[in-house]
Amino acid sequence: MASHSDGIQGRPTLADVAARAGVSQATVSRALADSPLVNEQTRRRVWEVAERLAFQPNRLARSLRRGATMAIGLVVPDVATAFYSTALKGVQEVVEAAGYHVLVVSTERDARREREAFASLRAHQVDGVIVATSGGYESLGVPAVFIDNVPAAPGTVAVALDNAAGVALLVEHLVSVHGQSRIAYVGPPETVGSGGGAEGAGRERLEAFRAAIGRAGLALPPEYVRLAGHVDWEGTAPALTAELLALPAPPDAIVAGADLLALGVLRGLRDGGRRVPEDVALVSFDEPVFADLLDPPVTSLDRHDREIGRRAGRLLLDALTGAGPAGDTVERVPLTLHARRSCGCGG
Amino acid sequence: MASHSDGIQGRPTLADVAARAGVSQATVSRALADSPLVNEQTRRRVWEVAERLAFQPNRLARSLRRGATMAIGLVVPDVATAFYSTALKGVQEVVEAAGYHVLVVSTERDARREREAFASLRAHQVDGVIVATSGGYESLGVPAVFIDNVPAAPGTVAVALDNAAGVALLVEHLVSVHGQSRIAYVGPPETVGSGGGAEGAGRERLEAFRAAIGRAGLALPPEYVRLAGHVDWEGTAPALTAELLALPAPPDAIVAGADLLALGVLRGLRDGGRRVPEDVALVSFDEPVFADLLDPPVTSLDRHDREIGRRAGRLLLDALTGAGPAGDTVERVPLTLHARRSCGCGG
DNA sequence: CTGAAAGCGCTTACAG
DNA sequence: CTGAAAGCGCTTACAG
Repeated sequence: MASHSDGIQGRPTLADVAARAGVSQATVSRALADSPLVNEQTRRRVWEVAERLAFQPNRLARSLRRGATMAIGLVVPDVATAFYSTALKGVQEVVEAAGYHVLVVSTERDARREREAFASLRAHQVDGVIVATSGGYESLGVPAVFIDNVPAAPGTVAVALDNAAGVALLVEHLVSVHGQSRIAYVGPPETVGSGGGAEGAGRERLEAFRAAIGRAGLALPPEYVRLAGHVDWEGTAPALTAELLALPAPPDAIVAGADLLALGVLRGLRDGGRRVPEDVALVSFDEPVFADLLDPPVTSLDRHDREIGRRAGRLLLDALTGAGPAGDTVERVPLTLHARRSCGCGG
Repeated sequence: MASHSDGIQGRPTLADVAARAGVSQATVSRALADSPLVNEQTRRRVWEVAERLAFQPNRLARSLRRGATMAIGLVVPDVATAFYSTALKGVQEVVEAAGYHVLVVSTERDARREREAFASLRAHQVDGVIVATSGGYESLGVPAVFIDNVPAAPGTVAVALDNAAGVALLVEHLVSVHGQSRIAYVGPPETVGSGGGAEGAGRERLEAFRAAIGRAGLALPPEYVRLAGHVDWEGTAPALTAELLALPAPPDAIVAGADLLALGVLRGLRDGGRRVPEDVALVSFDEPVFADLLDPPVTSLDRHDREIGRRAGRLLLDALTGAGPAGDTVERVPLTLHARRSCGCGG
């Protein structure tokens, strides 16, 4: 190893490079930063030595000195959910290109773990955060961008799906293409997580559903709306579905407000002996993974997980470099419908 | 905020606590570490002040001084794959309880990104790494635990699925329960990723397949073995399946060596107009997500993603604390078969 | 253009 | 039991 042949023990430091290049640490630091303050010949010599020693600046020391860590935090309810892990990749793609690193913390939708998440990011002194909160949010005094759920607070920067338009697409498809009129809704909870009072995508989708049903001139019996809790959607949706099926006038179509709910509803319909779409049609807000391989393939809105991550990353970088708008920016990602068999389409 | 009422600007430091507690920084440092070297009264006073100021030690400074970051790296080919994101949660569960943090880096199975991953972890000076390599591995001079693929190098610490026993279960089920004799295999590549020459789960599964077919006294025409490349399994498996179907004597059953391959094979069979399991039976090594909701539900080995992460985390902690065996430890996670309709079972 | 020196916020021998 | 001081490895005014 170079470090051995050069008599350096362990990782080479700025001082090692300086000694071998015959200049001061300050000059090495400037040269490696390609500062215009340093002579071209000196710069080249320093780079040569640095490369020979495979010198890598110690990030800890640099961060301590600079007061910036070049790390950003990403808080998600559950990294093992396709949406969040894919969004993570979008975030990484954008921020790593700008030299930042991502610290992911998964809260498992637990209030305690959520607090710990923010404490941890604070301790790591991240320069900014991207938050898919399932409830709580605690300012770290650094720029924040929200995804998934958009807090009502002023000054919020966020990127979210166009929930209202998306739900409208689903309902209108059921009504105008398939002539459905008895349409129920199984959706995420109205309030977000444990934070108490926060509102987000769940509320938006529910309101959009009510509005779309209204616009179509259809009746919406209160019992046609079933909302899940904050955890285990896939597990609870079958029971909500069973409740719908047990109604004196059960629905002929169900709109699921999220992919995992759609899978649960599908299971519930199957458990209840209903054929999809013949007995009950099903459409889903988010596309389930491998939607086309399911039985039946599920009609849903196309996903934009990675794109959401990318946009959030860009908004955060803007905020970090002071390039972005000060706040109150909510980017809405437009959605398109992908018709498959579960709604009654040919597929 | 406490910091304001106490006249501190920004984050409180050890010096702030020391000044207010009327002791030296050294004493504060020791008191907060609950060192026995400090007087009980002093200790209490220091804690009181620290809590009043909401003091949190600066990890950067601590790490720089101690030479340990309390961070570990996790290198995976793709965080958005269920296996890796779930394993990540298992790792986090274990190591966060011990005060460590996890830096995740997703290589996208790209040789360049893989090198960058290790460079990045080196720069972050992680205290250890857990590697699900898709090829390369570059020692960082810190303890490493491998998952998924086990390098042949001596001294390796790893946790992996019991590939051999798992494949045997699948083949034996097809043979003894369903009387299949024309069984083909669509599997992961023999060598692992871009590293060149490394061998891993792909090789183990293939060899186990050959051995199991042999033990059953069946013939294995060379053309019954199709291996995928390193990327886009879901996309390439349909073509491999088509090749099998085009054979003069096509197989009656297919063993897929991984979940994404199984989904691709399923698509290929469907594209080829074959009914599953009537025309061609299908079994999968890993269980696909929502395997029970697929058409047909897919027979597969139960997953242990999170458990693998937990075990890897524990092995790494052992190595970090010097408690563990020096090396050459390969934990094998036993697998069980979950029969569903795709193999011909009632399901 | 270059260097000597201070300082980021901790921990830990060393001395008392 | 406690404190003064050094030092982890950088960056950056400050002075030349």
